[in-house]
Amino acid sequence: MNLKELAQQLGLSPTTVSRALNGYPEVNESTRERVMAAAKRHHYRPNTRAIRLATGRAFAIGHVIPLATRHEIMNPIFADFIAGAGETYSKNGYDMVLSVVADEAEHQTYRDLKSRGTVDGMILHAPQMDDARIALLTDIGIPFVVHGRATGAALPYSWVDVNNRRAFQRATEFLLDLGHRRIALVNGLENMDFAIRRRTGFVDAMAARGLAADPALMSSDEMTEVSGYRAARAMLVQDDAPTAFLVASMISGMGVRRACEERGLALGRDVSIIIHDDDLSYMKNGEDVPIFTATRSSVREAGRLAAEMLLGIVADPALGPQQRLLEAELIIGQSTGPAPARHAPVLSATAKG
Amino acid sequence: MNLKELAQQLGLSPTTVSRALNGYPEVNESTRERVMAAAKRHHYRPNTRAIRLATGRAFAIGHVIPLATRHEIMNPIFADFIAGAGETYSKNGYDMVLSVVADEAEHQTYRDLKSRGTVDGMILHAPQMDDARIALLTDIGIPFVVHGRATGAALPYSWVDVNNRRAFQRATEFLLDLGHRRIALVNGLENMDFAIRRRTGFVDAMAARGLAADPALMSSDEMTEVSGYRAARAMLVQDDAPTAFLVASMISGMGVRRACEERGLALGRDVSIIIHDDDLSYMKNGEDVPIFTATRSSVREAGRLAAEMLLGIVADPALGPQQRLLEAELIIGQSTGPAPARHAPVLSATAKG
DNA sequence: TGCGCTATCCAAAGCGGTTTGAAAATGATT
DNA sequence: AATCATTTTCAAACCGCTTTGGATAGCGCA
Repeated sequence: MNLKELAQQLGLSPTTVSRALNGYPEVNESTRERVMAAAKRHHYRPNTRAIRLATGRAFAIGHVIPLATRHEIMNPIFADFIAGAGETYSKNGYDMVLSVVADEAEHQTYRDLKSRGTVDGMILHAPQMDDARIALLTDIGIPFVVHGRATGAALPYSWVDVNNRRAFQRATEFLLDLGHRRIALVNGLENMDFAIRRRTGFVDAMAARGLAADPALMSSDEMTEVSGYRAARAMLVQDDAPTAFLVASMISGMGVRRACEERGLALGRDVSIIIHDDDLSYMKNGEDVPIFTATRSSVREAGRLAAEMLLGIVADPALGPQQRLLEAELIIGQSTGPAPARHAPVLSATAKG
Repeated sequence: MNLKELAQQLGLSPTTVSRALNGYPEVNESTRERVMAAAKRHHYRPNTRAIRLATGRAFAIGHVIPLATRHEIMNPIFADFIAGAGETYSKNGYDMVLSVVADEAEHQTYRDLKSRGTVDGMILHAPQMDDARIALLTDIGIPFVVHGRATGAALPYSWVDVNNRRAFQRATEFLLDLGHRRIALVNGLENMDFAIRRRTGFVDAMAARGLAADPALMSSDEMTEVSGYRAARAMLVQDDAPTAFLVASMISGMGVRRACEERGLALGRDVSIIIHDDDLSYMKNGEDVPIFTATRSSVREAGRLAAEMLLGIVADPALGPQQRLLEAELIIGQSTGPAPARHAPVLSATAKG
């Protein structure tokens, strides 16, 4: 059943039916009701393809997922983010189109998505330092919102991000207040912008107490269980092993925990761990009592917000670049406690400074 | 730059240009080259929306993700599956459209996707026992492939699935051969079809050795870390605690491990764990040496295969229902070992039977 | 030279909607 | 009753491509 047929059934012109259905004012209310009723009765759904061609709009938002080497992105965080964004899209009658492409084809994919008119806007994932894609998308001239920020970007652009620096700064302060001095940072890949900011927060907080972050206690890798395990294990065998870990994600945190338990260290007593918790639906950080002390920020919520922001810009491109900085919550769990006694002398010595 | 403009530039009709670009034979080779060159020079990309309307095809595949209550699906497995499927789609010039919808709107979403012509086919996720969606999609008359199977489905349909029954049967036999008798099953939600099959495999393998599966050692819940932890902890405090666990996923396996370690049980010595490993990219089961002994089957590969199957059916609907059963590999890791000595008498007694 | 074939190209009709510009119907006003 | 403004409806153009049904030209062969 299409518009023309429906119009014929009703003895009306397609024009009128179209207008009645789309809520235009220039149609008699009684006619509109008749049309609406008939549409419902015949289960009429306007053809998306036709609407898209006629209006010149795609009613779709694109997400590009680079494959291969930099597979950091096809991670659980991403799944929750698009779940959040997807909610917003369906609520607004938009489709979400995902392009999974080889790394080297990413730029071309953005160009095509625009020039073929497949989408009205895009979300940019996993920005890195000096990310070239921002200039690219700006150049292409398609509305976009970045999930995260890109240190070094010259142009203004729209983004939704967590205050990663502040989150890790606060987490570090929390550990320092507990008396920890040998604090390790198990970070994500440091070409990722969020990882850079987290490190800055960590280093700054240390510096504020007159402590230098020990490079031997800073690792940077993909946020998998295994890499967390390996980083922690390597640090724990050192002479002056860390008493606390700051970890980039729940998953790598589990690897860190494994390494600690393997050495017989009890969490919250012998060693402390703070993770960043993206509040993933299938990877809850405990329920009533959090497993890990954590800096928490829902990535799903970030997805929702980014999508809303983008739809706003698509609807009115004149809005210009918008930003939204989300603060992470510091959740106290069972994985942190005072620095173990054996470090007490070091602690008091340092505390003087 | 559109077709008409390009044609004008070349002094040709749109018809000829279209044909030249699409490889039709009724165009002079030299003309075709001229057209191709001009198209490249002007970065011409045919408008997707127009192609779709003109051909009546969507060149897109839909994946519907139910939200809310049954959020089992927006899990890491799903992320890897769509990554695999997405690869296939891009390779074939198809888009992937994801619909994130509230549970109760799921059926209507399928209907709309079809009647509005947004997609040419769909992938059905997370089938349950007697899943009504199979009848629905059959009724709607759109090509679809199920990721998994639905016990009790009356009609034939296309699917790609892992042999879950066999995988868990073999895993159980492996544990039995190691002398374990008190084996626990930490399963996924048992309204999910895969969970039912896994339980069957477990129960059957036990029965084949004359052992009854103890209901107190079978749990069924979402596959999160926390639920794995809780299930295992509850079982470990029982009088006749299990010496081995069969766990539905890597993530819940990590919860089980936590519960074991909490009780001071060493993996592979005091207690054994076998998990099902979906071979997720960011959740590798170790690298050279697997952490867990596991039944492994790449869900990403399943995504690729399902997508290929679906595109095949879309291209030629006459093909009819197709099936693909993948066998899981049994990977021996460090989490399994002979049943602990204290059970030796039980073991020898049982071994006689 | 003329006819039939094939190779090559084109005009025009869709695809199923939206939207513009105008016509018809209605109501208000004088 | 005639006129004008407003509602309400419609015919037709358009979105950018594909595809059908010719038309034209070039060629081989009688």
